[in-house]
Amino acid sequence: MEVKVPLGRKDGMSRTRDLEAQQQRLSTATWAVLAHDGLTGLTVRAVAERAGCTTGLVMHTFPDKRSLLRHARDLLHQRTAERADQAEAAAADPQSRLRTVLSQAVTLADDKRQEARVWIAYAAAAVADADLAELHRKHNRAFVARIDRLLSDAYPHLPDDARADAATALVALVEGLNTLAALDIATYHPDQQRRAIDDALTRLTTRARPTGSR
Amino acid sequence: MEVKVPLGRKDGMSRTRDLEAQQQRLSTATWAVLAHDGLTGLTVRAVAERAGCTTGLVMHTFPDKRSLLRHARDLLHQRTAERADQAEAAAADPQSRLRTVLSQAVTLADDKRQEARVWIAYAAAAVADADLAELHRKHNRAFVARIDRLLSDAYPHLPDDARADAATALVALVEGLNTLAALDIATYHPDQQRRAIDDALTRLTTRARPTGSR
DNA sequence: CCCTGATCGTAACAAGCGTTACCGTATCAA
DNA sequence: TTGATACGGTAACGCTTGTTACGATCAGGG
Repeated sequence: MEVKVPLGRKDGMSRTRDLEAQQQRLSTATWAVLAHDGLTGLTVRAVAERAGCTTGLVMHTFPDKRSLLRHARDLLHQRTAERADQAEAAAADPQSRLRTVLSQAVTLADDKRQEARVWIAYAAAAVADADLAELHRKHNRAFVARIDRLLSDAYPHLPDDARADAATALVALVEGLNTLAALDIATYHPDQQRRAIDDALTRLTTRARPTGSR
Repeated sequence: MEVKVPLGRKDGMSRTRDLEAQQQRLSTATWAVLAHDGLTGLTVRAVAERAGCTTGLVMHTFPDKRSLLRHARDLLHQRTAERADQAEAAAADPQSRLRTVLSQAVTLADDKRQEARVWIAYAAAAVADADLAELHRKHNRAFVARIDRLLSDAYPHLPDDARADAATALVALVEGLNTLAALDIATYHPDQQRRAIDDALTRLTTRARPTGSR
């Protein structure tokens, strides 16, 4: 009964396969399918084909399709957070940290445009799936919290309420740019997006003048 | 041959039914299904049930499901544009016109939150449907053009390029607020949204100060 | 008053879906 | 080497999908 296993592996469990690696592979395939064929095109067979395996492996790796979707959503969040961390670490001063994190979150390159398509598909799926909606909120609130923290570092004199408002508004701007650029890159050209972010950041340090001014 | 028909009805055509009214009824049902069950829940049977008819009527009114989706999308655009027109007409001065149009486009009441869910579903469907994507672009560009026009009325001294940037940024902010509020009304509370719009408009008439200022 | 045909419901169709059961195979302990 | 078993592919299941064919019904012109 109490057999010693060579490595840190639970007794009686799988011997050869790497479950986590398989889950990641299938999640990656899920993103590819979502970006290419949309939410309606996301079938277990399509994911299996994209991953180069059969539906059998998919259903042995995840209990059902919804679990696959949730795992893929979670992993996407994780990867996004990692990239944001790296962007933070790479920047020199607090203000450029904020600017860099916002810029990398926005759809500048073509591969990020695909990611925005995946994001839209998840949002649409979350409309009818409470678990996905919960993941969506969790992810987005983490992003808002990150921007809030970067704001307080960059502009320490900003009052708390104004900072909270700025954080949600900046996140809304970023996600709006992503969503719109995903389907109309001509109107929401990368340059356009960059200027939108830069302008929003620049105006953070201004005071309003009377609206009638010329 | 040249029989006189009692009302303005084409010769040789249907005698009793009002095709357009039926299309509108089914499009309304489509919105309801999309808001409640998401894009995945949108089936011909669900639409028929919601409209209180059978799948037969649906398929006699539209050639196929995609046509139903497109008509519903078009009608949504039309209704949205009408509301924006009314908001414009109701406002007194150019600046309040701009503010009113932006505010009514944003998810303040609960029924508009449902509309945002429908919008997300359409965006997700457009990822894999070129025709829907074209409608999406057309609609959104019309909205950008409207904001651009209102901006030029409200702030005539704004340079052309700055005005174009402001228009796309404001639309991105609005759609971002809608998308995020649709799934997290707690974080994106109506008050929060209103402040985000007001701030963005207020800062339009400011000039940047040195970033290090306190 | 009947007859034509427009209108819409009924019911079936093939295709595709998520999911399950089963079986060959490779792998590791003994 | 051998036996047990974890693994993953195959194929089928029942169900739902979009779509089609057909039949009942009813309005309107002759």
